[in-house]
Amino acid sequence: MKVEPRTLPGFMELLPEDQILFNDMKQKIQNSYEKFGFLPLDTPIIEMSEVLLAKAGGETEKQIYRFEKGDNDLSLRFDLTVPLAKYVTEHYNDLSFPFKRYQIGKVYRGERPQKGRFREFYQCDVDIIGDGELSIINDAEMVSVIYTTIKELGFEDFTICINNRKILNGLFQEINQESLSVDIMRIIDKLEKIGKDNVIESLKDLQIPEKAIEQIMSFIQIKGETNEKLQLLKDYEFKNELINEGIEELEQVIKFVRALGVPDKNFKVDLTIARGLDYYTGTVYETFLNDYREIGSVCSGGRYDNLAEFYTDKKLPGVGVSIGLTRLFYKLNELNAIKLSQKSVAKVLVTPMQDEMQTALVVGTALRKANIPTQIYLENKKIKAKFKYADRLKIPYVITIGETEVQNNTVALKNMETGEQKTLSIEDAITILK
RNA sequence: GUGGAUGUAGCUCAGUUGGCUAGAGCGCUAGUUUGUGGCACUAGAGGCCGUGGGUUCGAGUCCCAUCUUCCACCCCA
Repeated sequence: MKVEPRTLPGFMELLPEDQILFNDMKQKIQNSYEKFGFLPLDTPIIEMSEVLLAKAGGETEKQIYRFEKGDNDLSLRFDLTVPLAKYVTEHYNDLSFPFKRYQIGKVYRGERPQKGRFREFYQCDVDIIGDGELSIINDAEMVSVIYTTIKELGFEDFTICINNRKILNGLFQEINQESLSVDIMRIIDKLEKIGKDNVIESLKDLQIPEKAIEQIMSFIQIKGETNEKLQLLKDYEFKNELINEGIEELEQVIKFVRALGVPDKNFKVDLTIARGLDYYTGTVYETFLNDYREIGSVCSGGRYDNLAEFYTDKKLPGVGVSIGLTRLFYKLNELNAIKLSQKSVAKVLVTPMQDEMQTALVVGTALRKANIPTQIYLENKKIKAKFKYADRLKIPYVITIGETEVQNNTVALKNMETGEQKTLSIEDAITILK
């Protein structure tokens, strides 16, 4: 009786062709992050529960994978922000601030898996952490990071929605609903998904007075171009300090975003972007691919006042965003929205005829020395099978080496796409393959 | 955590009011082609019909249980 091989639900396992696509996206994200000078970071997948759960509560605590090994109470990381907080506090004296790091890694959440929702998934985080303070310009640079990264991934038509939580929180102060601010934000965050009427219903369920609901609704639905919206916000002439601070910050961010060359068509002020997470305190972002609106936000994040308050008294404000790569890949792949010209790793397959293996090894090695990813077919199979192998792996070129080639010191190079085949010297073949 | 579905070949599925040896397409293997892949044609392999029990002369089909997986909500990436 054999054991049936199975993969746990909610865990993604790809066939080579898809893995190549996935790795390509991951690589592009990494390249883009490094373009801004973010430093690489890797932290353990397992941490002590005490450390990981220092601030957690509610949902995260329920979803965490937690287990005991001997006397150790351990947990799998459920995001990359908490490990960052730990890391920054731990290595505070060895780091230079502002500390800009990126981290691409797997995180774990023990929730019910469903479509596009995984229990193990990659997050691609970038954050900038300040020591004591951090200029608002970083909030603008983050938009530039998003812009550059999404472009790098091959998309043109996308919108980075920007808001500032201080504006919303200030509004809630104004209407005396501060205690419900997180709940209200979660509801208005869903405006697009569930519609205006359902938002109003949900707000009523929270026992919020009708007048306050009206204020919220009219406020978050302010329309117009970015500059018009900013003007409209200022025209309210709020007395509330927090709102005015938020508006001022938002205006600054927009100003610097433009200076960083992010075109107006790729960002907008959206007062309904609230983010469910409670630790954001200022600027918040969500990014949508306009051709694939149904995917939801592909890159979100925001500004937080204090990264590591559960580990240290030092004040470490930061701003960061994250791409949920696993979900993004899964959904784009499902929609057939990602393509790659190179579908194989090897660029050429060297296939010797029966007695020419020695020469094939020499030729293959020469190709590899010239930095051409090369696979040599080592098994004794029919030539047909060798070509079929190249075809199925989508290797774009095949070099055949037989008796005549060895005699003339040439190779037969075939372009698998056009079907064209030429007899060339090894040097000429290398030139073509480069 | 709440609610709703599902299960037949590697994959997507068909299978009548219960009835012969359980089918199709795709994929896979081999051949047509011993120095050439895709395309075409031909042949072949591949199934405890999720599992256990029940009803029946007879169950892939009906009933019960169980497991599995999926979907939506919640929350999130």
